[in-house]
Amino acid sequence: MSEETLEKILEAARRVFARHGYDAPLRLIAAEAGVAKSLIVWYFGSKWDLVRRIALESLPGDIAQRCLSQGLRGDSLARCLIQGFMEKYSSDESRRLLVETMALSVWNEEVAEEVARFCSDVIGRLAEGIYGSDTPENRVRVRILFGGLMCYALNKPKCASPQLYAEVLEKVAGCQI
Amino acid sequence: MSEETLEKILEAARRVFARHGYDAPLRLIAAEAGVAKSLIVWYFGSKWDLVRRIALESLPGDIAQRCLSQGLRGDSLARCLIQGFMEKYSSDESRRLLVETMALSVWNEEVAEEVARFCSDVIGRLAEGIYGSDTPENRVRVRILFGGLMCYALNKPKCASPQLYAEVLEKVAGCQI
Amino acid sequence: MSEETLEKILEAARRVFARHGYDAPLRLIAAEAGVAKSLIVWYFGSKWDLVRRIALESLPGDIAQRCLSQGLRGDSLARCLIQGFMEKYSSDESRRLLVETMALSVWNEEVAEEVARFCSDVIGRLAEGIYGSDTPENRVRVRILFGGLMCYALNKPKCASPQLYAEVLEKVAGCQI
Amino acid sequence: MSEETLEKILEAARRVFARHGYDAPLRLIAAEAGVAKSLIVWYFGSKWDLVRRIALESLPGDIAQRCLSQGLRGDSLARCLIQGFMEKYSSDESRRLLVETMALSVWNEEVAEEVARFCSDVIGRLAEGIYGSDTPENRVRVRILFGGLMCYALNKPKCASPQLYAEVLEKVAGCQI
DNA sequence: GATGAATGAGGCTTCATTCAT
DNA sequence: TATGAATGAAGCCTCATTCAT
Repeated sequence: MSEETLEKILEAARRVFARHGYDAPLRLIAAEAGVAKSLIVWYFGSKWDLVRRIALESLPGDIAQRCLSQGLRGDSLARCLIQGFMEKYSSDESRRLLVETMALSVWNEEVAEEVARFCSDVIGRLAEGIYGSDTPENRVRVRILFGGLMCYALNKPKCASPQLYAEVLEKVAGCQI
Repeated sequence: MSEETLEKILEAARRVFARHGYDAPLRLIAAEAGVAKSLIVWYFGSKWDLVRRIALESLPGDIAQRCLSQGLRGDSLARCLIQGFMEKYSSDESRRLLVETMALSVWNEEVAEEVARFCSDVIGRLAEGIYGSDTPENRVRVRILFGGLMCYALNKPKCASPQLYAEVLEKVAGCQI
Repeated sequence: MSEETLEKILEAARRVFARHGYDAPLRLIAAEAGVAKSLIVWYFGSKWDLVRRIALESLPGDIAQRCLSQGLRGDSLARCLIQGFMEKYSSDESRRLLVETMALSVWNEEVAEEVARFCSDVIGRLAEGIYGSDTPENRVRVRILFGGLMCYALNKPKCASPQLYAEVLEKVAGCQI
Repeated sequence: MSEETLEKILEAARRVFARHGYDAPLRLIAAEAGVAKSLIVWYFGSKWDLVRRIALESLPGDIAQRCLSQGLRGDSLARCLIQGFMEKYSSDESRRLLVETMALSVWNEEVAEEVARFCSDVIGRLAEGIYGSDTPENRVRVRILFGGLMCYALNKPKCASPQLYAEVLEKVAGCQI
């Protein structure tokens, strides 16, 4: 299998899924990639395998992992998350794929598990990393931080620049309550 | 048309859509409601009309409207929003429908417009209502507040009670930055 | 059953069938007549019974019968037929219904028999009445006469007035060959 | 696409449409052709595209065109038309398709236009070709000629051989009036 | 006599997938 | 590796018909 062709299909799929949702027919992806429909099945096994691959990579898990693995703590950790989010979800495409993936997790167990893993395991470690201890209260604070980020990802604001958004988020994240 | 039958179909549709996404076939809804597939079309015109109706009512627009129309301001307004959100999205069903609807807005213009209306118009009025003026910074603060709420709606936390979640959110909302 | 309602439905059906063909849904006829769909079934038994009734009356059998029963012969008989045709098929509605009925006879045995009866029995008597004897040659001449009439019925000419059309037809019918 | 399969479907469609009318379900055509229903859509785009193709080719336009393009005039032109008609509509199948197409033209604009084009443009040229000038009277004579042919096409006579029918038609066509 | 809610059969079409080339 | 013809399952919707009122 040609690595080049595989990437060509993946990029076409991301564009098409971001435009039409994961229910977009393979026909559209094949046209966008300039290959035969059946080649997609040949490369990925089934449509679902293609969807899963793109869905999982659209989630923010990798950002949290990266920031945590750098050993950052407190404000630096929060800042790393915020920056990472803003970067990953700077394009319309990535934002739309994230929303689609959230919806996928509603009825697809595999994606749901990945989301749940993030929401329980990772958030606990972030609570400890950012606020010093993994208490329910601090978990909520992390979730609120993520909420602000998610809201940004779901619908990029037009009223504020990413810089301003990040600044305010950092202040809120660091706010003594 | 019987109001009772209409409501029976609507409830079945909410349950089925929350379980399988808006792509669930009418067949499932008909079975859940105990009516013939064609009756759903007879009542709603088309599947899309049914989806739209349920999608629009799943959005949080009504909560913001209600709190704003009560003339609340500052912390009271924030509290009203937070309580309203938590109540509306207390069930798995309503949370899942919200996610599905967000995904719908990715490629469906009509739903997208409703979401956009909320994100621009309503958020501006909330910024003024809660923080006193409609500045970019305050809009971001409202979005963060909503982010926290949305994150709650998207994935109800298991680590914290709704009460705790609401408390922390209120503190963050009122946090001086 | 009210005679008035029955006629109201029949007229609505003629209009709708002439516009949309016999496949027009009962819904359209009900709307045109201003009654409930189910009332049509109540009056006629089934859609097919309504179609049959309108289809049979749209055929030219009655004209030939009438002219023959008057005891006319030769040119007078031909003239009677021609006048009768032109009158019966003077409206767009009646012309269109005739075409539809011809098509119906393709696959519907009952209508096909009616058409066949006309084409064998009646034409023989006309050959004798108009040209003096029922020979194959004279049958063809009658058929040609009918062909000219049918062609008029199928597609009313814009280039010639009914008067001119009738005149020429009479001349051709009376032409010595 | 395989030319062979395409023709296989076309022939099956002609047979089925001639038996059941253009409303015959694709299911029947697929069975007759020995292919899957969806293959028909794959080859023709939609059922309507298939119907249109068969409907247009069932009309007698090509015969008139051919005779006119040979530069024939007078009796030779009439004879060419008569022969062409009798040949094209020698089979039950082609005759039935013609009737169906006439009915189609009642409510379908596209087919109606094709019929109208034939009835105005072509008939004028035939009037001139056969009778020397394009006057209303001569147009009616052509229409009568066509009427005789159409009547033959709509319902092949059992009382007379094609030879006799053609002979009489030629005489009538050439008859001085 | 008349209505309208309700049904179930069936039509067209779309789509993921397979298979021979 | 890559194609494209071909399939069959399934979806939405329309329609004639029935039945309780």
